[in-house]
Amino acid sequence: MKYNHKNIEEKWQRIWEEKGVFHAEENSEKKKFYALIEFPYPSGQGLHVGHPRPYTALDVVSRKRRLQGYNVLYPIGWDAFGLPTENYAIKNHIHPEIITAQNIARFKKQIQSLGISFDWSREINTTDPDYYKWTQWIFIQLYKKGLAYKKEMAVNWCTSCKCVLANEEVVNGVCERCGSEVVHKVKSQWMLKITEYADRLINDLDLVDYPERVKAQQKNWIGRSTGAEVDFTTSTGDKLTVYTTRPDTLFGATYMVISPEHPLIEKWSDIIENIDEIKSYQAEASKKSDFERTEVVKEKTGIKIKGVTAVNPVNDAEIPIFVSDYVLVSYGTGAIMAVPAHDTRDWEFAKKFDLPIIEVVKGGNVQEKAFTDCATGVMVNSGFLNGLSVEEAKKKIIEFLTEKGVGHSKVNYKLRDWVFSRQRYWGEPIPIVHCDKCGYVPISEEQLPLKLPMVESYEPTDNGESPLANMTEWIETTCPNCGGKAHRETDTMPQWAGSSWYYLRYMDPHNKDALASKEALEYWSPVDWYNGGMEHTTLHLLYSRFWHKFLYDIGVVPTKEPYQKRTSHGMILGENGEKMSKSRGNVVNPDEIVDEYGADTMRLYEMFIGDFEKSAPWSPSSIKGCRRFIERFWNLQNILVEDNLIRPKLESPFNKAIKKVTEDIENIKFNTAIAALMALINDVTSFGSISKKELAIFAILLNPFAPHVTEEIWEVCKLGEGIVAQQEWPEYNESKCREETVEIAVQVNGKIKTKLNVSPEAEQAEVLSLAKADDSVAKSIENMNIVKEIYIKGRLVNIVVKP
RNA sequence: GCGGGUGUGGCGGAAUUGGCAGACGCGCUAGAUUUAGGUUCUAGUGGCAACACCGUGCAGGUUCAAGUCCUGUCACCCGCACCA
Repeated sequence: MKYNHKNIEEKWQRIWEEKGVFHAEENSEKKKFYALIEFPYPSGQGLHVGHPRPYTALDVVSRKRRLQGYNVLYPIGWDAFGLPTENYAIKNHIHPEIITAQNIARFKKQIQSLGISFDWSREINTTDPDYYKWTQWIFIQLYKKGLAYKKEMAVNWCTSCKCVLANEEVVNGVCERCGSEVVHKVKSQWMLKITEYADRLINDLDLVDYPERVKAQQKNWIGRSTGAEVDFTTSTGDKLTVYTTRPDTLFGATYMVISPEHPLIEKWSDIIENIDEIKSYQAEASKKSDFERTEVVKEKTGIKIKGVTAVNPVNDAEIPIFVSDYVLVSYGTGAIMAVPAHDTRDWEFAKKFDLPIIEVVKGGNVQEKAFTDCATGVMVNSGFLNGLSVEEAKKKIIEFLTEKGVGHSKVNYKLRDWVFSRQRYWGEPIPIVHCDKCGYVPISEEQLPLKLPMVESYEPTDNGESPLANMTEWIETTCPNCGGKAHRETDTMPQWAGSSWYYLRYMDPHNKDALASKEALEYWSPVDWYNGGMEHTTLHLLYSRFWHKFLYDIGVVPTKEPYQKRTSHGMILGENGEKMSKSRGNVVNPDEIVDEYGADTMRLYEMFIGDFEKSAPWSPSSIKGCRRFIERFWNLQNILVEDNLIRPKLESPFNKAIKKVTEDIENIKFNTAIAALMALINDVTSFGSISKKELAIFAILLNPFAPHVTEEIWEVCKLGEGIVAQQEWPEYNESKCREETVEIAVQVNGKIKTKLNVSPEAEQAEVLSLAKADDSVAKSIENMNIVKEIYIKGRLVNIVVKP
C-alpha cells in the first residue's frame, strides 16, 4: 500500500472545496477566531518556498482552532496594485489588469496545491473597483477630517521608478524596491498626517501582544523625544528657535547651527557679509543625494555666518551662528544650539572651527572628548543651576524659560507625515478634483469608485507627472461643489493604501453599502492572530494601525487596535544560507516539492525546518525525513488492531504527545510539536500495534500539519464519523502523562555515576539506599564524609562528600 | 552611536522554576533484505584509545548542581542613524 500523495491530495482538496468545510460561518453562536497572514503581491515569478511558511503556520493554528470548536476566519486575497506589474506592462504592452489576473491565477493554483484551509469564498483583490471604492472612501474621510492635505515639499524621488517614495521606502539612500539612487525633488504631494497619531501609535502598543522586537522597532521609528524649544534673539532682532533634549546644558551653548535650508538665511541675505559663500554651500548641500548625505564617517563641514550673531537667553552671551548640513531641516526647528562639551557632533564641529568648549556637567574631560554620558552628573558653570542634578536642572531651566517667555517644554518625533502620492498608473486614483474657485474638492461618495481609465500607454513621464496626466478627457470634469470646470488629481495612491484596511473587508467581502457591516465588524474584530514579516514593521504594520485608529475615531470600527497578536516568521534561505533570489539562482519552487513529495511533506518540512521565528536554510535532504514520517504514519494501518481504547502501555506516550502538541502550537513551536509526533510514532512502532482509538487521536493531532494523509487514513481505516476536520481536539490527562518508572541520575559531587529506574513517587531514603548499593557510587563515597544529600523527585540524587 | 536579537555535534535544531546537554530529524558507519542502485528494517553515532577525562563563543563568579543566574568580554545578524 504505497502512499500515493498525488491522488490522495487532489481528492481531499476537492472534497474540502465542494463541502465548503473551511468557510467561516455567518451568524454563528460559536466563539470566533480570526487568523490573518499578509496577503501576497502576485508577482510574475510565482511562489518560492518562503511564501508557504507563514501560510502553513497559521493554517496549523486555524485547523486546530476549528477542531477546538471555534468559528474560524482564515482568509486570503491579493495585494495587486504596484510597480513590478506596471513595469512588466510597459515592457510587454499588456494591460496591468490582464497581467494581474494571470499572476493571481498562478499564485492561486500554487497555494491551493498546498491544502491551506483558506476561505476562498472571501477572496479579495485590491485592484477590484468594488474593493478600491472603499480605499477611496477612506481617503475622502481622511480628507474631510483634515488628515489628508496637499503640500509643496522636497520628496524622495526614485530616478529609475520615476516616482515619489515615502521615507519608509528609502533604504540607505536608495529605492527600497529597485535599488536606484534617490534624490530630492520639490513637488506638490498628497500627505497623510500620521504624525497626529504618533503618541497613540506608541502608547497603544501596550494594548497588544506583539513581539518585543516589533514594538521596539516601531517606537524607534516614531522616535519620540522630550525636550524644550528655546528662542534665541539675533543681532537682526529675529527670533531663532531651537529644539533641544538637553535644556539643562544651555549655559554650555557656545554657538548655533542652522540647516542650509533654514528660511532665515533668505531673510538675512542682505545683511550676511559672506552671502556668496553661504549660497554656494547651500547649493552643494542640495545637490547631494540621500545616499551621499547618509554616508558614514563624514567630516563635518560648515560656514560661519558673518554679520549676524545670537544671544544666549540665560546669560546674554553673544555667540556665532553657523550653517551646516549636519543639522537637518526636517527635524525639530532646523536649528540647534551647540553644546560641544556634551554632544559628540558639536564637539567635533567645535574642534574643527576652534570654538570654545564649556563644561556644564561635571565628570568628564571635555577638552579630550565630549562628555555625553552625564545623566547622573552635577551642574557647573551654569549660574543658578550650579550644584543641581541634571534632572533638577532640566525642570528648573524650563520653568525659567517659560516664565521669561523664551521657551517651553516640547515633544518631538522622528516620524514624518506619510507621502501618499505616486506618479504612476497602476494604483487607486485619488478621488479629488481641483477647481479654480473651490480648491481641492473630494468627489461625491455616490460616484465611487472612481475607476482607473483604460489607457494606451503607462509610461511614466520624464517631467515627473503621472501617466494619467496625458488623459485629457478623463482629467477634465466638473466641480462637485460649484459645478464649474475642474480637473482630476492624476497621482495615484501608494501600494500601502489597499493593504492598510484589507483585514476589515474579509469580515464582509461582498458588502455593497459599507466597507463591512457593523455586525460583521463587531463579531470578527479584532484580528486574533496576525503573522507577517519583520520588513513590514515600519511600513504596512504602522500604516494600517494608523488607518485603523482613524476609522475608530470616526466610529467605523469597534476596536482601538486592528491586530491583537502579531508574530513574525523567519526567512527561508537558499541552500547556501543566502537570501533566496532569482539573481543568486538559489530559488526553490514549491511546485517541485509538492510534485515529488506531496503537500503534506512540504507543509511538515516548512514547520519542522527550525524555530519559526528564525531564518533557516532550505535543505533538500532533510525533506526526506518528513516524507519518511508521513509514510511511517500511513503504514500504521498495517499494525492496526480493532480495540477501541488506549492500551495502558501507550497511555503515557499519547497523553504526553497531546499535551506537547496542544501547547507547542500556541507557543509557535511547530518544530517541537512535530518532533513530539515523531517520538510518538517511534513509541507506537516499537510497541508493535496501534488501536483504532489511538490511531484516531494520532490522526487528529497530525491533521493540522498533514491534513491530506490524516483524512485518507481516517477514511480507509474507518476511524469514526465524518472527516477529521470535523472531529474534536483530544484532551490529555496530566496524571497520565507520567511513566510508571522514571530514570533518575545518581551523582556524587555533581558527577554522574549511574542511573536508576524508580517510581516517580519514590521517597528519598529508598532512592538513596538504592544509589549507595551501586558499585561505582559505593566506591566514590568510600572513606568519605557525607556532607549533604539532595534528591529531586523524578530527576536525580546528588551525594556531596568530603574526605 | 542607539534599539532588538543570536552564539550548543558534520548539518537543521531540542533542553519547564538552575536538576541526566545534544530530544526530533538530516547525514554518516555497520548489519539484514535486494540481481544492483534506491527503498525499507536493525544497531551505533559530541570529542578522545577510554567506564577516566573534556565539552553549550571567551574569561571569571554564585551554587551540592549552570547552556540556563551574576560580572566582564568577543563575534555575528536585523532595524534605525549627523534626529540635537
